[in-house]
Amino acid sequence: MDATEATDATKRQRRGNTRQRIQDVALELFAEQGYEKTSLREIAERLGVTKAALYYHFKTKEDILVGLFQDLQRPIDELIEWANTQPRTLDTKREILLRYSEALTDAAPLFRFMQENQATVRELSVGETFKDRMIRMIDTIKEPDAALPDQVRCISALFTMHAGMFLLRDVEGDPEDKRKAVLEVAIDLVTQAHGGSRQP
Amino acid sequence: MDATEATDATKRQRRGNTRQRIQDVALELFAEQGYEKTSLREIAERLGVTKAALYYHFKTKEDILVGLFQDLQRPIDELIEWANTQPRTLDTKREILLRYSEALTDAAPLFRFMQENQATVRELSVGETFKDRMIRMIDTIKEPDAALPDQVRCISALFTMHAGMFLLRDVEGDPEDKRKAVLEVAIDLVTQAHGGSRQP
Amino acid sequence: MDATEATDATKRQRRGNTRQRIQDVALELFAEQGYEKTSLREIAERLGVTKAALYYHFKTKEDILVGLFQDLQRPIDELIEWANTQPRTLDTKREILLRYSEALTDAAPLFRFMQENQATVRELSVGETFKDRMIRMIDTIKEPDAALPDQVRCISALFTMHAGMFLLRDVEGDPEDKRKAVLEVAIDLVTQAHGGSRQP
Amino acid sequence: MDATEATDATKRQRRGNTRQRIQDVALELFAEQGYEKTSLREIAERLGVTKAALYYHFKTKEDILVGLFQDLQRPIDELIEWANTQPRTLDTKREILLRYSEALTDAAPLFRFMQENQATVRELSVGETFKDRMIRMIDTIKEPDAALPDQVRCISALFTMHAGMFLLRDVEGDPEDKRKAVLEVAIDLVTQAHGGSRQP
DNA sequence: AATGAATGAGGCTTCATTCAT
DNA sequence: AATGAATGAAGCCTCATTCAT
Repeated sequence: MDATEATDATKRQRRGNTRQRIQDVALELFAEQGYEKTSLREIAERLGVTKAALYYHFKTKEDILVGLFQDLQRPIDELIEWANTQPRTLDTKREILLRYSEALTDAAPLFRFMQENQATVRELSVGETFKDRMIRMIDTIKEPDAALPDQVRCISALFTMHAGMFLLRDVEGDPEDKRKAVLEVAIDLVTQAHGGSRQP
Repeated sequence: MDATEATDATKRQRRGNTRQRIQDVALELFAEQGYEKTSLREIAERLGVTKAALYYHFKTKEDILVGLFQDLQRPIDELIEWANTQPRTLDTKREILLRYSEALTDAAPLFRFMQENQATVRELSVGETFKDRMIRMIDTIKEPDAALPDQVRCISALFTMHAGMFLLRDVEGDPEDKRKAVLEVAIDLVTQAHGGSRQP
Repeated sequence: MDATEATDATKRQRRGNTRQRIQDVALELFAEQGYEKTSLREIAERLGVTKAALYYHFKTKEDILVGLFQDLQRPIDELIEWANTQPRTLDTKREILLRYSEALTDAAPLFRFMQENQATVRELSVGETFKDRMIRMIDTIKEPDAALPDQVRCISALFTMHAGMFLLRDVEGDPEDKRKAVLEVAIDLVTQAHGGSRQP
Repeated sequence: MDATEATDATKRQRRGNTRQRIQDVALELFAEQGYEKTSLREIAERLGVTKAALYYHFKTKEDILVGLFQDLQRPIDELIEWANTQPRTLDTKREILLRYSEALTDAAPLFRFMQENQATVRELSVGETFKDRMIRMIDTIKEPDAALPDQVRCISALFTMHAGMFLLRDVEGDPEDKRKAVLEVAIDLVTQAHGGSRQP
């Protein structure tokens, strides 16, 4: 009976948050091995449930991914919304990048996943959504009439931030320092792009 | 008889270059759909041969990818070698980026593939090889004692070039202009990094 | 409704014993055609299930064989254990052979399989296990200091029992008589081996 | 040119005996891994030729096995023929076993193969041939009116000889001693069978 | 006497998914 | 809220064999 109670306790802990736990494990594995290479069996095994249990919480494998997205794209949507209410000054842009950097840090595994599984994501329903969001993000930091190189700078700034955390993994140094360095470069790029469209 | 000759001509064309044709089709599909999602059946069908024929030319699916790599990394190896014989001046770095841009243009589909399938490639034998090459490339344009932000600039420069072609697909403009714009930004980043390590 | 009941009955019969049924069919086919020549498709078809169903119950093809073994080697393990608690008299040995003969009759198809697929089994994980068991069996009927010919006699006795059932298939006669004849020869061999080590 | 000559020399050595070399390698591999598990690719590779070359010398894979047999069954056919011209005395039987033991030693790998691949061989054309030969061999040492146990003794004698070499691999001792021990047991068995049919 | 290129059949295995319980 | 059992499709790969050269 003690044994039963112990089991019950464990189950109680799990009760109600299985959906969350599935997402956590899925993201972990998707980011680590890629979406295609991660099987539902693997996810289920690591959770100690059956594959069929996953289907109680999600309609398809892709649905798990969609779920992950919906949770994590809200901060970015809010950031874009906020940005669109601000004047398009350099200071605003700096603030956008700063906030974006923070949002990215929170959702790092998901962005790592997006970065490293573009080919897969492109074919998924979630792909368009993500691309849209990127374009709208770029629009908040890019001058509407910017010359090509300045457009590249803005895109590169965002891209550098996305990739930054993973690219620097082999470089020595404190993670927080790295984040700041990445942010500095991104701000630099955007600053140049901002000035560039004024002077010609 | 004409028909026969046509068939003969076709066969003659095919003979001896099937290996090459496999690689061409494979790269096309890998870049388009990703490595995992591309099946050998698909490659074979598009070529009008059997799956087994692929296995005459390549030992495994992964081997096709390795083959693609070996053909296309030589230009980069040569570039790195050349770079290491030059003085590490800003002019040299500009030349490196210029040459790299050209090499990239030639091998665009492969780099698109690497960019979009990092999660997959990471687990493949070819992953390490690629990473090594990137590190050595970065070493040719980075000052040994560069501060973190300048390191980020160099990495970002390379990365921007890799991604440039695809990121700008939605932007209007002549491809050649885009390439130049990307190169300009990359040179800019490296120039800043070069100066950065001199003045402090 | 009868039809429905019949179907239900069939399903009830199947439920819970599919694993057993797989093993039964597999053993039958393995013994008949050999392990390599028996495909999972064949097993599945004869059972009226899909190949994938086999994989729900067994991890690999080899695993089916391992399963067969585990079920059928227990009687022999028990026999060895019992033998090791007895004094090593001739009477004990006679009893060992008698019991072994019975165990063999029960597991005849499996032993036929082992006998006829040695080359295959040797490379399988189950091979070593089987060999070990044989060695331990021989140790129960062999005197520790037996001369070479007496060792041969003991090995031959066991081997004759293994092979007996199949070798005599072309000989006329009642199966029970044959079994007794085989047992008689085996006892004879072991008796000679027993005496052999006492008299010199 | 020197290099060419060296190659020529090697080829000259090989010329004309490729058929033999194929058989040698095939037997080696068949005995080691079994017939089914040995692929023509493996044989060809170990020989340094193409699979297609094998088909120049043999019509099918099975044909290689048949070829091996034809070369090696002649001694046994001769032995049987000789035995049938002798009086069926105990001395004759002893001589038969002695000669058989020698024939076996010469063709050891082939007999090991037969022993360990019975399931496979049974379905091959060569199977019947082999079984026939065994029956005729047994007829040379068995009294026509022998009781069941004496028949078992004769079969066991032959079987013990076949298996002897491999079964004793784990037993310490000189190979020649082992062969003699096996022969001694076989003669013993046949002697008992010979006497057995006289006394009742 | 042997090769290069290819085929068709089939092998084992894994996957996402379903459904009655 | 979850399981046990199963499916159909598809995956990668290997095999024996063929045939023009």
